[in-house]
Amino acid sequence: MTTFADMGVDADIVEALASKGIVDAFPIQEQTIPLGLPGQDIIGQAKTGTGKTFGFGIPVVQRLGLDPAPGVKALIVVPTRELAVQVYEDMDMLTSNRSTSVVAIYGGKAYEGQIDQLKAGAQIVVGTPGRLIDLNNQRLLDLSHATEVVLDEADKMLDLGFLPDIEKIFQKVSQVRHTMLYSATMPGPIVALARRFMSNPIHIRATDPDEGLTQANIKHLVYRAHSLDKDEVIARILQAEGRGKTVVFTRTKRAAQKLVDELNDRGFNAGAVHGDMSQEARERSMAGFKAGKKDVLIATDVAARGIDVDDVTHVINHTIPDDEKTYLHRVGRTGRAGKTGIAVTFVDWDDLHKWALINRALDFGQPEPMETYSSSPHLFEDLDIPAGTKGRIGKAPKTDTVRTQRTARPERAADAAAEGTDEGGTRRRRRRRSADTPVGSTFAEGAPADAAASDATASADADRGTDGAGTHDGAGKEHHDGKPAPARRRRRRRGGPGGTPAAAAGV
DNA sequence: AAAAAAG
Repeated sequence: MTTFADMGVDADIVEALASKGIVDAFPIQEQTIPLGLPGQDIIGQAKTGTGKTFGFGIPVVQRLGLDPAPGVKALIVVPTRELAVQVYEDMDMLTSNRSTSVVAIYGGKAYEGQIDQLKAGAQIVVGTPGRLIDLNNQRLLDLSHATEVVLDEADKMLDLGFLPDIEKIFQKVSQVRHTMLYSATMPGPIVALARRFMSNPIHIRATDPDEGLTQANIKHLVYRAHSLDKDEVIARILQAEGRGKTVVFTRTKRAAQKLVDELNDRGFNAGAVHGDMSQEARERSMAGFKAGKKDVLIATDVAARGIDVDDVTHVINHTIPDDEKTYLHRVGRTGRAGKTGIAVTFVDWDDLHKWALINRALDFGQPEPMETYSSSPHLFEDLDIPAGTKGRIGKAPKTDTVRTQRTARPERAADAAAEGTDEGGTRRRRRRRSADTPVGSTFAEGAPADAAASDATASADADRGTDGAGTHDGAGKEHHDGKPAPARRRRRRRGGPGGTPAAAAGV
């Protein structure tokens, strides 16, 4: 493996990285840093969680050199405020052994601090388009000497919603510059468009074209959610042993708010991030989630891209995303830096075509995800859902033992991972599960979407041979007998914070 | 069509 030192990265940067335990370069870094350092324009494409930030961050820092002259010389533009904070932190780390100063410029926050830092001579700016243009209009942000320009999540920055802002920003920065664009997804038309802002860019794809676009270490589970009580299933997933951090995505801000209220009502410590929240509340949620103080983060697609939180073991698509790009970015919140992850997608009746689209675009199907998990009992096995529990999950008050249990879980997960098995608890639950059919009935409607074509009846012989990257692939995993669930429930869940007593019935 | 991004 190539180290950062091998690539000619300055010693103080190498040292900053090493102090965080980062020594070896990931492929995208290995391929782009040697080009970025001498000033080659780059379109860098690599899967989620494989280190794109340092791919551009290191060349930016190193190329600014040690010039103490104040003023903005580098600009990094990102699509969300949370990503601005995160990339700012990475850049701040890379510059920790030199005097180069970094500032984050984004909306929803007081102007004062940001303006002060600009006046103090900040040299690297990381920001979102709106506030960047705002401050530029106010003549408080001079971009004309920005000779290093980066678009992170570049395809997003160049889509219709952002393009006018980006065009404006490219008019303001230095016309003699080094430009780098990075993203996990780079549709052809976007690449063509991107070239307008670059000079002779080289397009680096740090992926084997035969491999597909998704991370091999993410296991994809897809379930048809027709009349499935998704809140209940999600509550159960959250109580599964071996679960680390979990992110749940919804399609709308309202759905996110509703779900976070519901889960908090049930005694979970859930946080939300969506555009109807104050920036302060958004950042509180993110910080709490990163620190492990929250059980789960409920988010709209504002958090789909770039957000890097350690040890996210599960991503749940409460609502299927609209397109394959969003799917790929959402599930990319797990399986980062070579770790394994599980992505669970609920496909509502009206959204079956969306799954077909995503499945085709991402070239799934062989053998994952549909064929491998072709019966609902495997939902229990793969998600390790506690099966014996009666009643509505998570109803306990905040100080209850349920909570203690959840807090204790990460250590157990680590132990289990170290042993390569998920040990006793699983077996116990499994035994109860076979004795206790009622839980199965909860998921009777949760047949996977592929079975829609044939038959919702459980199939006994799903091929588990792919093994993929499951953290929960315990030794001696036996098949469930896959009986068809006894009763189909047709209850319609009435939403609203606080839920209904009916939610407890029949479980 | 939703979400995001200035206030």
